[in-house]
Amino acid sequence: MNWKLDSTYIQIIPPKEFDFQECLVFLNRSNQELLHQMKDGHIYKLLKIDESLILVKLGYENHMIKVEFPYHQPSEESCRKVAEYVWEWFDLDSDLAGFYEMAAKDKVLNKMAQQYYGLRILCIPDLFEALIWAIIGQQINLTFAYTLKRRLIEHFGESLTVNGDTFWLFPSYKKIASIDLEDLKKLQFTGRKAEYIIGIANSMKNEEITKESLLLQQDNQKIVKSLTAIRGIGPWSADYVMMKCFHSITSFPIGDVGLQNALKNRLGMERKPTVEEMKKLAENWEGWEAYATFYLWRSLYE
DNA sequence: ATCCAGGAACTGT
DNA sequence: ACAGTTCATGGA
Repeated sequence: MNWKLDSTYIQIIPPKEFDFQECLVFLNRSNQELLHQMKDGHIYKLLKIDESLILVKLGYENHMIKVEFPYHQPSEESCRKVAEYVWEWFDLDSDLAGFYEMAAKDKVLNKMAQQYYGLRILCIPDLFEALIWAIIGQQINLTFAYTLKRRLIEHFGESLTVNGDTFWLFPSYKKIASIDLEDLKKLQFTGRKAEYIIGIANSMKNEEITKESLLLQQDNQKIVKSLTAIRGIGPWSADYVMMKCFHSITSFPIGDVGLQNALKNRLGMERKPTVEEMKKLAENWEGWEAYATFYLWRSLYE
């Protein structure tokens, strides 16, 4: 992590392959998003660090991400944790030089890599949020998925109101572990999804699932195996969580309908590609499957 | 109306 | 191992 602490703000120095505006485009894809807000080219997001609420304002100046604190100034130790969160959020540890080198020679990715240069996978550092968002997104359209997420947050998340603007946190697993199936069904969650979500909240409350213990596993394959052992988490969700929470650049959610549609569009096909056709295309992406996927998802918002 | 959506568990062979 | 079925609702 490359960062500096000033008296009233933090500066984060991203790697060369980074474009703040491109990341903003992706973050702005739903007008139902409650977990961050855009205003005048800045991102506002509420975080909870060491049990205290911290509102951050992110901007881009002099090739650095400037993090300000409009609500109150956190301690030096908390500032370090805020910097770590932002570093993870924008996936700043990945060195994309190899990705662009590969993409330049790839007929599918070539144009996208230039068009979206500097876009990085927008991550979900919080494991509970990543797992629940994967479950919400299963087998429903993205608009409705955002509706469900918004309802979940509004009913069970903490919020902070500053100068008339309300900022939200994703609900904690402790809170979700305490609610009933009916509470979620009332919000139009299916019974099945309500079971999965409350089940995961309880497992995390009992510390049967923690990000820390999963990170101790020797390789990504073992983490995937642990994830798919969780009820409600299948291959697609496991790969999604690997990309968005564990920074795996080789994960490839091949069953993803969005990915299939993006490829269909880019290749001018009449139908969606088959799994075999996708594997063939992905041979050239080896080592960068997650970034190829993310850029293809981005292409759906043109 | 009709199809299907950023799947997964369950059931039967 | 593998294929078929069920879940269940809103968006386009």
